[in-house]
Amino acid sequence: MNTKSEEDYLKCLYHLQQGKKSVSTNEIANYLSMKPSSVSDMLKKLAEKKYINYLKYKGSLLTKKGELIALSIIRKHRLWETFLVNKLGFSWSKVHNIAEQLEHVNSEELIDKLDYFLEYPQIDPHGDPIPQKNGTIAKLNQKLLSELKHGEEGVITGIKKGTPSLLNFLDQKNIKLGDQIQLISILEFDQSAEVIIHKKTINLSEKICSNLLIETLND
Amino acid sequence: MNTKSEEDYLKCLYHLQQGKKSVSTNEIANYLSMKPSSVSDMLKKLAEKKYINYLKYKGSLLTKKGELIALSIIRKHRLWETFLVNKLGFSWSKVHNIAEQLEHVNSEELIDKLDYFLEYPQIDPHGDPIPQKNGTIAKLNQKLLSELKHGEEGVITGIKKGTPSLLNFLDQKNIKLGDQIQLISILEFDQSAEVIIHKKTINLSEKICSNLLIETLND
DNA sequence: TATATTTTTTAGTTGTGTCTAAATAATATT
DNA sequence: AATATTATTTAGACACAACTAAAAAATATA
Repeated sequence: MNTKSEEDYLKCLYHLQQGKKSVSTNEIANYLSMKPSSVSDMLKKLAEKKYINYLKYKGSLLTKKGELIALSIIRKHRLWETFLVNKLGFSWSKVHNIAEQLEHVNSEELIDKLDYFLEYPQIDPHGDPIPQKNGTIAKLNQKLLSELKHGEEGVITGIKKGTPSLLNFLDQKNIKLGDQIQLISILEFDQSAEVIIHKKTINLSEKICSNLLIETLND
Repeated sequence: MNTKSEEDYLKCLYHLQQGKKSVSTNEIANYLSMKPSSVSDMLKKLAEKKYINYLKYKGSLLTKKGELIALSIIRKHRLWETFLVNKLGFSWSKVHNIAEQLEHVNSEELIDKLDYFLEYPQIDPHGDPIPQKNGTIAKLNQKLLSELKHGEEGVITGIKKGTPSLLNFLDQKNIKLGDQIQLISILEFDQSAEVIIHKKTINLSEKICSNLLIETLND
């Protein structure tokens, strides 16, 4: 087993290394609000455990072994966030700190059962993909609701141009960031869309559809 | 905020001090699987924080302040156990270790929302009372099912005389330790009981009722 | 290229919570 | 009551994960 601290470093590495060939000590220190000297110490330890490839003065990258651990922690984090929002009624924006604690609870059976209880969610309330048990993780696309294919679903993660009247409308319909939404069809006539949200079918005008940003899973 | 270790000591003290006028250092060490010297160190710290009254060589007792913290941890522990059994489908006997970890997650809002989600349970799956938010805790009575008043409910916590045929019967009806049960009425005719268990009403013979131990809350 | 600046590492310190070994207090036994 | 035994505390060490300050390497600038 790994300490909470080690897990925090591995998760941080995972986030920082995306699309890069190495992560600098300072970046990590900055991300974790720690001093670079503390980070150096830990990098040495993680390298000894073969969780990272670390070259002095040159930066670090996760090994496959380290990446799998990082993904398992991210999986736990995102499943707990889903639980907090979907089952306990937390708002999207308040769950991060609590999930930071819950992600370190160590029980494979717990996570399996939680996953089942949540009906194997694919995307968390922030629109981020939930890694699978085997370590695979979907890539994300952010699209406009109007660009979705018929039947495609995703999570509302942003608003392109947030005019007060649009925000008002969304508020009135109780549509929030983090809500799951599925496009059923687009009417030829006026480009308005039929969507399923909150388990109900409703119609959204073209103007609304071209202002809602949706995170979808890759095909 | 208190450390996990401090919380473990306070909880341990709470359990050990019931009905006693003082708890010895060795008892604590034994309960927590630690060396008495380590316990001595911690007792000094807890006394400084005014969580316990501690007299060298004489033993310790929680102060009101310490007791309230202990109760809040026990509350979290038992709410999480209830969640694990009632919502995630864990068996009664496997939840302790996981709840030991979850009880240290620090968020008042989380516990309030969990309590609501579980519909404010009074008794956990082991039949122990769940402390309320304000620190009050019900006393327990263990009675035979046949001794309950009409309408009284509790948790099945034991079997008086576990003959194979009784165990078989319970198994077949899927009645387990930790299950909630409510007595509706007892038939004059044969002293058999009508009870609600698993949200269904069933009949149990007098012989069964006088062999099932039920934890109830105090009136 | 030589020097200055920035980044990173090393060396040594600190606080937390454990440990072992030794000393002291309380209790039990002769 | 004196001594032996047991319980408890103190003193000193260690692992962990952070820190500060100083040294060393890498990079940028004149």
